[in-house]
Amino acid sequence: MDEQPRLMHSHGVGMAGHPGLAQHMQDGTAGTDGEGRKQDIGDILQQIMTITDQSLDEAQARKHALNCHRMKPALFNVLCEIKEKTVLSIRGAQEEEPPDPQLMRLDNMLLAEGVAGPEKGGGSAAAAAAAAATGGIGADNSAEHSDYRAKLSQIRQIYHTELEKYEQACNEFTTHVMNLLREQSRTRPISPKEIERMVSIIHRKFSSIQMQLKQSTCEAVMILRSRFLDARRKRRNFNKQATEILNEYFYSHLSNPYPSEEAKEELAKKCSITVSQVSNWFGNKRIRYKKNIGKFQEEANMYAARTAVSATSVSAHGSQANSPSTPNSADRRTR
DNA sequence: TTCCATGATTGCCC
DNA sequence: GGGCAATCATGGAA
Repeated sequence: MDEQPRLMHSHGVGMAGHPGLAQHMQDGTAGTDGEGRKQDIGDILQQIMTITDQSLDEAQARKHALNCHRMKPALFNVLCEIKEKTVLSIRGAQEEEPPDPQLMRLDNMLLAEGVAGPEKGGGSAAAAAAAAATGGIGADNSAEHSDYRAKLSQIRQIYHTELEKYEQACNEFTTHVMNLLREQSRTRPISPKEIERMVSIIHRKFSSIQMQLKQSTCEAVMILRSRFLDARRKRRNFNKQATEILNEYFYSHLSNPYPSEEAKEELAKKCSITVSQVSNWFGNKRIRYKKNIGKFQEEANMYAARTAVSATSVSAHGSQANSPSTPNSADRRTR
């Protein structure tokens, strides 16, 4: 046994101190059998070192012979062990990475926008939020909304197609590499653990490509969203009918032009606008009326007359052309 | 192009 | 949180 280190070093492969092979060599071996196995290892190493000097056919034959050699599994284990303790241990330290926060952000955003995950009923949270915030204006709004949804759905479709492609390519490549490494592990010291590690390296590479896809998808959604919001931000006058309905309510409740939530909802429905738009309209109207009652007097009279005609109780809407009371008035307290 | 009307936003108050 | 007041920004008529 004291010859072993010298023997190993003489072939340029330092194996001293590796219990695997030593153990294998010692198992049930003593005396001449141990010597014989040392010789075997020496032979194998010699053959491996000279294999590149031979012709292809000779090398193939030699490879086959080496594969069948009785000491091959032991040598394989030791070489794997050496590899494990050197190069792979360095790599191993780099593998334990926390989940990428950037990737998490992208995932969350794609999920929130309805691009990733289950498809939300034909639209996205963004579209709904944008519509709620800026208000709908009848058919125009629906048209723009559906346009937004269509574009978002297009982005979603492209994203999923690309993602599928990447996953397929990743799986194909992984299988290919695994087969290659398994094949090579017959002649090279490649342990299952190393194959596993290689698979995770491949997956990391592919996930970085996926991240680029996610990033560009997010950018596309942001551009679409900003365009949509910009379009919605453009002020549009309410249609004539909506203005009439709002004015009618305002002048017929001039003593207390503060519609309740229910009334606002009703008006919003009638005018095909949002409740917040109704609130804005009444806020603006109250102020502008108060600032210039004279200017609005004619309008007030017109609506008062109209209401008087249509209403069954004319007296209820008699002389109401007063300045709007403040929200602190008694009427408001009842709301 | 200008000017007014008007819907939306913002900051403050209660 | 709702309302007021000031202001912004845009539509549309002249």
